[in-house]
Amino acid sequence: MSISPKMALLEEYALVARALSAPARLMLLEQLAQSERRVEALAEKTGLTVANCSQHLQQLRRVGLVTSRRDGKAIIYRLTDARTLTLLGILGDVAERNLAQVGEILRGLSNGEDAPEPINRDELAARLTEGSVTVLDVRPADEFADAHIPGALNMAVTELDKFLTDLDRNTEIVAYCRGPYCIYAHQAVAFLRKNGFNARRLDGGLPEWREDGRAIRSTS
Amino acid sequence: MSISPKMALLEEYALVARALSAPARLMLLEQLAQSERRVEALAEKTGLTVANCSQHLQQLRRVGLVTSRRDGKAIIYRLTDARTLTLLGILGDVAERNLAQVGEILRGLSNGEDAPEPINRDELAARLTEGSVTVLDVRPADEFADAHIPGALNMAVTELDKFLTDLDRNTEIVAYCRGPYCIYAHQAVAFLRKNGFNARRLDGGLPEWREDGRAIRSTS
DNA sequence: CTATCATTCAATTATTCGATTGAATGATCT
DNA sequence: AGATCATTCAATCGAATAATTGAATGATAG
Repeated sequence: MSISPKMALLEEYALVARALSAPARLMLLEQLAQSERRVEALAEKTGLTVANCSQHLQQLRRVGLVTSRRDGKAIIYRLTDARTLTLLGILGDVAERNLAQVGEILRGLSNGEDAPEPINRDELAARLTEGSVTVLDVRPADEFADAHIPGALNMAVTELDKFLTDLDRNTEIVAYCRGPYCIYAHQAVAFLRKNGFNARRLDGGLPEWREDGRAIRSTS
Repeated sequence: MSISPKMALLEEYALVARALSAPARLMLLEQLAQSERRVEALAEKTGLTVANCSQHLQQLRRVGLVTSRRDGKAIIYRLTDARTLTLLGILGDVAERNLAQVGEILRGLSNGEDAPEPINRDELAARLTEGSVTVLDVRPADEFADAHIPGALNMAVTELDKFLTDLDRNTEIVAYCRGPYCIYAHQAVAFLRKNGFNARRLDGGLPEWREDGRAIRSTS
């Protein structure tokens, strides 16, 4: 062998890390964590051109993070493996813990107010069966339509102000979005609290909830 | 703000991933997972020049993965956070699962023989108290001297052939090394089995054992 | 069989990264 | 206070990467 197996292994691991080292690809993975999608849909969601999006997807495929299949005229991409979700989550954790910049950005989302600790998924599941909580899915309507936590209301964070009158001020609100890289729930909670609601974030988004093996309401 | 907070966040996460995207830096992190070290020691262990090593360490420091302090004339680096261990472990998992190349390299270490499933750390801990197992630390002697699993014998994989007569053929052998990126234990197990011993790998290396909160024999 | 259309390829440009060299820094120790 | 020595900086080169554009592919649908 020309190089040692040790170096060969490390280079493979480094390839996976490199695949995660572009913001565009992290965005794509976040989207694919919601549900499988065609290239065009991914391009639209992420604001990338279709060609650029395709290139990034192929880099992700080269290291096995995503897989594709054909459905009619479209090529549908999906995450190969749920473990990728864990990897992304911990990457976020490490970044949040080690990079001061990240903490500042997250605090900025709350306009300087102290955000309450997020509620964990076990606790939310228990509260849901009691009916003692309002669950708010603040993702765009099409993603909500794809799949959501049973019983959740859909109010996209961009239009939350129009829905405020529909919300009960006496019930605690739990907002969730796409997962650890998504800031919608942060923004929603900040907005709701400024308007006098008792709101918290869910720890993790829909993909994590699904990965726990919990029930999902979905169209397919 | 010039760019959206969402993009700003993703760029930070991507920075962390990029820091993990060079084999040299993964090697450094593996070393630092054993114990804190000075730049010169790291350079020697990894085969990098001191200057090059220093550069890589600074990239790791920039994203908060390592921290340094001064001790006498030396600058000592260490992992900032044990969570980095988890991140590295899952990165390896994902790579092993998704990249065919990785599986081939790992199989190549066993010379085509089927390697048995590794033993997990809980089980090893139980077997250790029973005394029904020989634990073999196959890392270099200096790393063993730094810290090791109590009761383990040290036989560096490179010199394992000289020690074969010291090993009991009737007791199961469990070999461990630096962790998921280290191939010493793979090699040792393959060699031992070829020579008629009943040997298995430990799942995870010394850093993972320590991270579980288990006892360590160490010099300091 | 052919037209269509989503996706991919190819080629370019600008940028970034890694290794290397030798010099500079700066805290320690005498 | 000054010598020493581990570490870091600065500058360079070669290589690799990301975004962009327009053209090519190739499977489906009619």
